[in-house]
Amino acid sequence: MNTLAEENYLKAIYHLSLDCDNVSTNQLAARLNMKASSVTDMLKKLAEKTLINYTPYQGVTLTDTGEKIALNIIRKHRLWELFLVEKLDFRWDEVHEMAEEMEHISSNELIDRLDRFMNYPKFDPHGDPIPDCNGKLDTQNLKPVSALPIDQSATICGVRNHAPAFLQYLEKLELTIGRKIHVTEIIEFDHSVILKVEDKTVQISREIANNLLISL
Amino acid sequence: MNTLAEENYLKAIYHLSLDCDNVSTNQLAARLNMKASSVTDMLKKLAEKTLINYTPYQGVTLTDTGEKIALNIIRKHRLWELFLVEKLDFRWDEVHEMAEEMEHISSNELIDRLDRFMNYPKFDPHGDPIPDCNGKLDTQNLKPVSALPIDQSATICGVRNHAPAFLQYLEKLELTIGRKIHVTEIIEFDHSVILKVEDKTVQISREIANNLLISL
DNA sequence: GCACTTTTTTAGGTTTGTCTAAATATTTTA
DNA sequence: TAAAATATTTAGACAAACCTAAAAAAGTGC
Repeated sequence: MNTLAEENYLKAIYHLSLDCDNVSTNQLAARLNMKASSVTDMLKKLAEKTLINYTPYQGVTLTDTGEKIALNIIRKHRLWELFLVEKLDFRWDEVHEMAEEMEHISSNELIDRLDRFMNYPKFDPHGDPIPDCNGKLDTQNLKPVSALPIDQSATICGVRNHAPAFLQYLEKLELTIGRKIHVTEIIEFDHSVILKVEDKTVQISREIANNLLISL
Repeated sequence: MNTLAEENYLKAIYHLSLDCDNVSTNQLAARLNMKASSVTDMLKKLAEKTLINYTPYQGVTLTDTGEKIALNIIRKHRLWELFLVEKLDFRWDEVHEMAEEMEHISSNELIDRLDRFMNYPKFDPHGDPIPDCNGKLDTQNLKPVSALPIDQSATICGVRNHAPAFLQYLEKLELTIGRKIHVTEIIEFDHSVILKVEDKTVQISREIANNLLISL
């Protein structure tokens, strides 16, 4: 159907599209650890297959077909991540690389059965929504902890960054998905946030607060 | 570590080695659906990496390292096949192609946990032994049904051929792994075998009898 | 043991997906 | 608005893993 390289490009374009309208060649090159010239080559190929809209120098967007494929890969990635955590007892900071390989297993029947096996979950271990078999996803309206005012309570629902070191740090502070937090103080000088998680008081930097997502 | 193509060659060499001492270029080409010249190229490359013993015109054998890698891929293949049948309810004739992709997921930690998740199974859905994490496998001493004399009882323990059409046919006759059979007659003319499976009488051709394995 | 057949290897070519270096387009800045 | 900086594309090369066609080695039959 599509090659591994093509699938990785579509996925990268999808993710970058969430933050801007047109994804640039350099943005893609940075995300994929490739040279811009290689990206240009592939963009031509994907445009040829009408998976993206590409005008030279103007960046790209996904076509409907391209987006569908991207969402299917993301669906597979997130379902496999959840499988690894739920069934095989991996930690949330360990599963990304494995899922990067598993998301390319082609069978859709397989992934639909995995979905059923896990009881049609809505979210992966990092709180990211899992597209259903039609590519639909539950969009939660999440805010970073850094946007909370003092004395506000909220529930941790996601992370903006999946780096293992970041996830391990959150784990250590018990700042994991589903936990309730309450903001007790915001340090004016550096915008550090002091908050309570289940009776424990912890302090996190603005950087951390920006990357930890909550719903009210 | 190793490329997908390399892994497929090592696996093919392993399987062909079970039937003969030195695997020839043409045997490999036939099994892998490739031209002999392509095989020669890859054999040089694998010899370079000391995964096989290769002398031009003399065929190949696996080195210890090569065999270890082959067994690890077979371990993954068979564990994933069992997962698909046991956990996701696929039929035994549906899982081969999916497992061909899944066997290349690199993480050994993953496969060891999958092994644990399924309670350290010894055999896959076709009765083939699953190598343990050290590459050891339980060898059952299996014979084809065609080797049974009249009036002998036995238990179905494996198949020599994994073609979906063959497996579906066996399924229809209820000639599946674990079933007890009893040979009642052997037709002299074409060596067809008439046997009883759980009170039902069925007749199978010599070809089928050759590919269905039992233990006494 | 020599001709014939079959098997294997060699030589040279193709595609995919990457690269470097150079050229060109766009954007920024002064 | 022109020069400088940055972003993007083009041109040409390379490695992996295939291919076809031709050459060479091995095996076989009389």
